[in-house]
Amino acid sequence: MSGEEFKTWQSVQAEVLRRINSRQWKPGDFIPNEAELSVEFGCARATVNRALRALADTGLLDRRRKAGTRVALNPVRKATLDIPVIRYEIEGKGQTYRHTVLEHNRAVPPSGIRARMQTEPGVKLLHLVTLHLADGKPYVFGDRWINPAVVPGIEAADLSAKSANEWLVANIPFEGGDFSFSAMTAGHREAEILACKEGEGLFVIDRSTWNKGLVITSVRLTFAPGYQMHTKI
Amino acid sequence: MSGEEFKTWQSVQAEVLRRINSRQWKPGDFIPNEAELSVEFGCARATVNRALRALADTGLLDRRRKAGTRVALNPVRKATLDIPVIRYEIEGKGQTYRHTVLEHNRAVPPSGIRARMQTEPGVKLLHLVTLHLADGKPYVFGDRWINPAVVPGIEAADLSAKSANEWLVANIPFEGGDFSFSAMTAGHREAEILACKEGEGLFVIDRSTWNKGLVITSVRLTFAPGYQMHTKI
DNA sequence: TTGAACTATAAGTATGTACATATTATTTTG
DNA sequence: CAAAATAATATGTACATACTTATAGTTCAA
Repeated sequence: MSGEEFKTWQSVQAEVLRRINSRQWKPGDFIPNEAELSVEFGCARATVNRALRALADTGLLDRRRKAGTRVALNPVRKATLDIPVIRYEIEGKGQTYRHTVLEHNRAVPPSGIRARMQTEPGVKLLHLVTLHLADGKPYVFGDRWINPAVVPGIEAADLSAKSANEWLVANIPFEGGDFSFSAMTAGHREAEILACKEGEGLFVIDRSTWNKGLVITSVRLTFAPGYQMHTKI
Repeated sequence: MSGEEFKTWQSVQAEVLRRINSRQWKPGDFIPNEAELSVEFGCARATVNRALRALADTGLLDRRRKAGTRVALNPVRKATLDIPVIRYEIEGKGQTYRHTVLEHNRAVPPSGIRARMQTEPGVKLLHLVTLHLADGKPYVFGDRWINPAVVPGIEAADLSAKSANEWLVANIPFEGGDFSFSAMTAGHREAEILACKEGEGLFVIDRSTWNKGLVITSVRLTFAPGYQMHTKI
């Protein structure tokens, strides 16, 4: 029992997890410091550090300098989910991908979009509505606004070959984005585009992407009924 | 230019990011290996490793032994989202939290739940339907099934004081869970419970939690209209 | 010509040491 | 006695080195 050694950070992590799960270390408890654990586990402190850091990343431990490491009181665990590129998602299911551009123009965006994209009133943006189909059936449609002032070359791009998303990903670097996930009720327009019934619940992803503080594009993806996003902890 | 040194893993990461964003390293490109970068950056290979590993974790780089490191072709970036504990989420908005138990019984689950929970046909499970309210207004309701064979003590627990979720989190260790996010259309039951209109689109989270390969609980959270989950990259 | 064995390579990991940094605890000082 | 200076401490990081592991690429054999 006392002679057991944990030489890899994964095995250290597993042992720490075991102690947490077995309630040997309870939520809120301080656990021994890295130096002590490294002695007990018969490994280097760096190995313990790696294991504990990984657990802190998942939200299971709280760590603070000088204070020490404690088991998180509320395991608000962080799930990581892959933001799908629609084409790959569809092709990954063995279905054939196709998309059609329903609208492609320049227009003054509604106020909600204007706020998201931080543009002045009256400024026209590129507006694209694209329907993505899986095996010919509507899968999701994207209502996208692009700020051409931030995206050189987009005016000249052929967005019928590649989708706007693919073109942007391939040509414009970006720093980050924010996402929101929600549900909406299909109105007349959504029902028509997605070939579903009015009043059906639809899964919606809103995404804004920025670079150097400027919003490149803002898009709302409205999925056909039945869509699910999956993730594991 | 050539004399610049990057001594911390954060600065190495920033420089790598800069090169990716500036298209010096394009999607699909192999980047120099760790040893070469450590020479160029004037730091240890471990420092480069730390930086690149972090970027690989976010999905921006693909790394494989022997093959090397390349800029991800499709930045299927991984968003991390915090799975909320409903009470804290509501209280975090400055609203008062309250919950009521609508159903509390033992019953044979429908086949979908049975499949998720890997139980035999005919086996009864604990079934709990709980409505969570924010400032007295319906916020979300949970339709939960618990396998009492896996959860000792649940029968005796007082689930009116703490919600089932809080009780489980506090008393039963768990290894992991899987989540799915989707939308549904409010039927008669949902409309009644959440005080919304029939036919409204509702945001839904399905979650299963397991330990030692056994499914502890499976819950569907159905949120009142307007709910959003947010995350950033 | 397929496939099995081998080899070289790049990432992955472990370790001892050293120093940095944040933060708590203690002591000194006004 | 409160505020400021100081010490103590646990995590955080860097580095040189050494060894491990997965695997792409090559060679060899059936």
